[in-house]
Amino acid sequence: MQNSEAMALSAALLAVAGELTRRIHDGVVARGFEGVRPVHGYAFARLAPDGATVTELAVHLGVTKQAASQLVDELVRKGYAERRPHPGDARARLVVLTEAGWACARAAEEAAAEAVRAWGDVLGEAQVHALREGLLRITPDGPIRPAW
Amino acid sequence: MQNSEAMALSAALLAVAGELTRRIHDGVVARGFEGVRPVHGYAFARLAPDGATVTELAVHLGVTKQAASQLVDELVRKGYAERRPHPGDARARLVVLTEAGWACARAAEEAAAEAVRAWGDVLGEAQVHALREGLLRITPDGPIRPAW
DNA sequence: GTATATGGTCAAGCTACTTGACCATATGCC
DNA sequence: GGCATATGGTCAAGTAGCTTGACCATATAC
Repeated sequence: MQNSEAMALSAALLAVAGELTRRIHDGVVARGFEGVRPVHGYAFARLAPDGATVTELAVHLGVTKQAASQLVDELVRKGYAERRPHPGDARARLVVLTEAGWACARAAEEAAAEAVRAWGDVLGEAQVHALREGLLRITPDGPIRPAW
Repeated sequence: MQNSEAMALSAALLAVAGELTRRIHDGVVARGFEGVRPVHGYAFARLAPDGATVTELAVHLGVTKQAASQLVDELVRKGYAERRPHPGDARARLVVLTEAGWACARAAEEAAAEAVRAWGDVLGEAQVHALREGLLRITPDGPIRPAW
């Protein structure tokens, strides 16, 4: 594959990622959740199952724990999360989603599903499925970072 | 398709995009270009063919023209671009890449090709091709924006 | 029981953006 | 030609989200 083809693929991937982010954000706002930024979605993804500590969240997002702590401050202030004592470690605090936080996460899922549905209209269900399988196989481990 | 599947596809796409950005950036730095940020790559993409005005660049990046002007300042200071009088509009200035700018853009292409090659090792050439074709068909028009 | 490591926060600083004001030139209209 | 308005660009100041550095509380190793 030529460099120019690799660049075209890269550019397309990044453009689609940017557009997807915008659509999810717009969809979440349209469902009545204000003051949320795209990065909050990635925090929700880590907090959703059983909560997480600030340090775990920092690793997930690829930022300092101070930055993660500030982000949690913001989520708490806006009513999407709360800090609880950590069972088994008196130093730590377990950050969990509130009911509003869960509702916001569901709204993000719906918005993502809408965006993916639009791709289905262009590509067809089978190709979207193939896209998903292909991407899942090259998905890296490690922290989730902003695309630039 | 269920919401959770759409979310898995979205998360994979965004994770791959973040990783790709990181790899291109690392590859460019490894080739000796310092002080460049990922957003500069998107600026290069707009400036590369024939140059562009600050306002055109701002539209391309989805930022204010002041921000675009500051970014051009930075590129000029670092030797990657220069401002020339615009032929045919004395108000405007045409921003073009210098030889160093072109070299940096080529380095980014090589780094992108390396990253794509790694995908090929996992997926095979044919599936990478299919991925490219699929993504190109759902690539939006309009400004290129950070993924979050 | 003491030394060190880890979870978390407070405070200050930096960087890349924003908004607002302004100047120079271009364009539309009489 | 002359004036009103639109457009390209920059300067200046403010802001948001991150960083680094310092510090405290608790856990862990020996």
